[in-house]
Amino acid sequence: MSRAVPDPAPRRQRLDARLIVDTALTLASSQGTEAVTVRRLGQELGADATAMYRYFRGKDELLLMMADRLLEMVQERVPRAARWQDYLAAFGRGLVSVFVEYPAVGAVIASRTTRRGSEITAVETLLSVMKEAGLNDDDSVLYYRTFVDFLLSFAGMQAQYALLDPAERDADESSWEQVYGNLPPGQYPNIARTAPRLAAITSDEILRIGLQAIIQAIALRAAELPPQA
Amino acid sequence: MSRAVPDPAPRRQRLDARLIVDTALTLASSQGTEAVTVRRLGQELGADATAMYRYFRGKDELLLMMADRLLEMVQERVPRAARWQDYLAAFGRGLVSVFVEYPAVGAVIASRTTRRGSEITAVETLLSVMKEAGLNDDDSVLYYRTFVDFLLSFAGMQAQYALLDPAERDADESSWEQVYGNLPPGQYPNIARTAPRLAAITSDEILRIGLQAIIQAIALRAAELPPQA
DNA sequence: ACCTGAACACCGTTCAAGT
DNA sequence: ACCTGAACACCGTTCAAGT
Repeated sequence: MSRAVPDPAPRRQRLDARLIVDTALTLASSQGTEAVTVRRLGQELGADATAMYRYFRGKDELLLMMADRLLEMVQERVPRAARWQDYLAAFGRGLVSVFVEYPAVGAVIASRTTRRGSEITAVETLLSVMKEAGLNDDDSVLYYRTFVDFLLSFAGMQAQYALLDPAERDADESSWEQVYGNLPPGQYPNIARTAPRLAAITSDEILRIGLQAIIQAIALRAAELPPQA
Repeated sequence: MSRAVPDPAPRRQRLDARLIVDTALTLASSQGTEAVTVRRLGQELGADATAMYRYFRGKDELLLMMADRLLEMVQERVPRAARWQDYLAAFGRGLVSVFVEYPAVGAVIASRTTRRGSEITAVETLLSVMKEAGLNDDDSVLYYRTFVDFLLSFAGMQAQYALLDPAERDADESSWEQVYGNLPPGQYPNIARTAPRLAAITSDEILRIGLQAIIQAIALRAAELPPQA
């Protein structure tokens, strides 16, 4: 089993920005997470490693376009719902799923603004949802940003975790049993009492509670205000 | 003004793990954010670039020890408060501050477990706060993890943002005025209506609302349960 | 006009060689 | 026993040279 030449320039297509973004996304996807490097991308495209520099200012610009595509996917997957609460919850879960499916993008993009089409439509939609929930303009902005920043952050963290090499991830996971499961109960009574539950909790449960908290906060804030504007 | 030789091995101290972590933290601090690279660290220590490998398995282990020191700083800065709500809010703000002060650590550590002393005492303390708030054991674990995961994620994202080079950060910030301030109101009525507020909102406001939402959720959950266990 | 590939200035890590 | 530094296998990016 030779590991020498990995996929030696299979296809030869006319390059364009769209093809490059698509190819980079397959490299970034969790099945077959090879790092998205300029050299590997060139190889996968059947072109020279530096070919992408005629289509993008640099790797960062490519990354922002990949990120905007992720936001497009989220919106495709999340249908408008009758209740604004259901839409926000579905949006949050969709965002986390997509970020984890393309962890190499998700892990680095939470703090960025793509300034592109899919981001803009997402902002418009989420602002309209806040209005639907009964918030005024100032609160719409405030709670929209809180929702989206905390959700993007959480999704980015999950992506970063998915990107760890398996050995490191195992060490992290087993630490809740190995380290936290064997502390002296005298010194750490609360950890000792809850150790099995600490080891068993999943990120899905945590996301569910986090979404619930923000959605609840929006509803409570809307209830404080005069019924409509 | 020569840029050739930056600080040519100033001091010469006996190396130990503590000194290496301290030196790495000064490199990682936001005043003078030079990247924490193995070579720069060696130079700052007045030692060979590879000297740290006798004290740490690799850069990742060094990073985890730096992260545990960050958690120590957070706990030093946050005094126990009379009301559990105040403690959680102060802890959240302290965590974000420290992560942003050492962005090179904060940006990569949110998804990790340090498995070391300061993390363990933080877990114990936060679990006791959840109990104080009136939660049972299962809910204590659930809401503790929700609080800490969302807060760590948010702090990590703020750190990532602080790490961007200034040109990129400016582009990100001005995009809210340049791009979002100039969209057609017919197609994007909600963005057009709120554009000035969208451009003006700060991360402090967002953090405040996020903390409020989680603290509120804990109080509401505690109120659902039988008064004490 | 379009594309290549050598070269540059970096990374983290290993290991034979020095003291 | 302790430390060094050459070397390895990588990065992203630039630019003179080729077609």
